[in-house]
Amino acid sequence: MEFPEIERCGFLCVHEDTVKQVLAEMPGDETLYDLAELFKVFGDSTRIKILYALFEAELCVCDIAQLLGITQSAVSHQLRVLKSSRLVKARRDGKTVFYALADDHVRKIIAQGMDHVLE
Amino acid sequence: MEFPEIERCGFLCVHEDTVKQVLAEMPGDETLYDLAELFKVFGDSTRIKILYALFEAELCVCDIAQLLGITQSAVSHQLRVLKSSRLVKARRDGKTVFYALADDHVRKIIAQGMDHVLE
DNA sequence: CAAACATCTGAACAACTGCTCACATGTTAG
DNA sequence: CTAACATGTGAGCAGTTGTTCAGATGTTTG
Repeated sequence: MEFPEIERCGFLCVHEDTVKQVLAEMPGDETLYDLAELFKVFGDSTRIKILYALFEAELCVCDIAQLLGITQSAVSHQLRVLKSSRLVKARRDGKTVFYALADDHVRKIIAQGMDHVLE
Repeated sequence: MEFPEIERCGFLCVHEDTVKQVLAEMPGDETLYDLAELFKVFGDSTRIKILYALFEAELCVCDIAQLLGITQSAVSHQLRVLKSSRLVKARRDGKTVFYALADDHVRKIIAQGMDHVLE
């Protein structure tokens, strides 16, 4: 990110140095965009429920649909989103496709969020 | 959440016990909704940038706007969202309002997300 | 009080999201 | 191969979201 050229308001509230430091340590726009995209994936009740359902065990699409009381199609659409964000992984066994959490990050991120919600 | 009554697909992929356990340990719908709402707040580039800008120091609205190169109005709207989710806190000093991260949860949640993005 | 300044807010609009529906794909059993 | 089943996918639609614009609120100074 480039340092802004104009000061419309009279002063930089803290020290200009601090502000420059903030800018220096701020990740690039692309990274911040990716980060927002990641959280966006967690930002939907249906997807959160799916992830929670997979906390204990891997499940097939149909079971998730029943578990959450939503359409199989809706689940499939959301699993696609979750998979492309590498939050879940798929394993095919015959006609059935089993989904599971991709790694422990998912658990940790959700746990941190839950801490805030329950606080 | 109530246990689903009908099985459209022939079997519960793992053990029925496991599925029941998942349901038993799954937080209530309200909690899951709140959790999704929280992540939704993180799921926007502008808000993520604002939070990151506040990582090092408290800043006033005008400075944030300059720092990120966006309208003061847009910043104000987003700060409102961040504040009502208790992610930032405000402190008034004369005409100026300083914003800062509400607590360490915010840092931790973002850090966890960043881990996943950079992985 | 009036003027200047920083911030907040409501309305309106364009862009995006998640669901449903219909159908496509892929796999197994007969 | 065909039928049955589990899952995947594209189009369309209703609801939501973030921005801009104009103006309101609140604070300090003179």
